[in-house]
Amino acid sequence: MNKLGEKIEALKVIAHPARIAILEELSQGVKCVSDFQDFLEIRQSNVSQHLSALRHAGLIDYFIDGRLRCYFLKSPFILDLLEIVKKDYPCELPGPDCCPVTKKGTYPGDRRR
Amino acid sequence: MNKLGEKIEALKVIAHPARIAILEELSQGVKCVSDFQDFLEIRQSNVSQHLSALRHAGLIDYFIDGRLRCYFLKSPFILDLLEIVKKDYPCELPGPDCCPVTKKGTYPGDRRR
DNA sequence: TTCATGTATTCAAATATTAGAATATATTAA
DNA sequence: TTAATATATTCTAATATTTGAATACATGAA
Repeated sequence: MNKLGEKIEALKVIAHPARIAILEELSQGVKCVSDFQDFLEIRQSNVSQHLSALRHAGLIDYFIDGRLRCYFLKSPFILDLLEIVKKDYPCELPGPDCCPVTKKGTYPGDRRR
Repeated sequence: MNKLGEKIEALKVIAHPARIAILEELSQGVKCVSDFQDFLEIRQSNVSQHLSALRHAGLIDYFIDGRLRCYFLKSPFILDLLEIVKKDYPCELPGPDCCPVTKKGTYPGDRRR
């Protein structure tokens, strides 16, 4: 999970409400598929599809206990990501010097205007 | 940038190599469209499209200097995100107790196995 | 005004993602 | 064995994303 391409794949797969919810649930501990169905309002096949996508991206894995497939977090990247997803941010960064109405300002580079 | 939906939109728009590259460039300071073309190997129209997507997600904004459109970072969320995208992570989290070969383990919940 | 440059928009084609339905597989219990 | 439960897979339709080509628009220079 240290090559840029892998991280981009991870971001792509994470950028979905059901999958964020699954990952947050998993950050609390091991869960089986039926556990996810209890709080996600989607079909079982769809839960499986999301789990499969997360697994193929290397973000989660599972073990088996009887009939239950027990999923757990595998990627440390996810923990940091979930943290900033939950974190509160100020609305905007302090911007560069420019007029918010006319949108005029000064280009700092050496290119011809 | 504090509602979950907005963050998910942001993740979706960020999960693309060209857009990550644009954002990393912008984390260094203000750049105009031609600056991006110098290091991205994509067409001008495509650069504009990516910038437009980033802007609509509220991640960047621009000011104008003559003929140049000068873009800058607007969302503090991006800075944290770029940081974890660049950060190195250990391969895997310490997993729960289970056999890596048979994939057997014990479900911690109270559901019937 | 005209020309050149910087940038955005529109359109279309290729490709990818998403979700439901139906079905398949695996395991436990009876 | 059979039945029931837990989960995965396959297929399909709808929708979204991505890109290039062409074109439009805006500004500064001549």
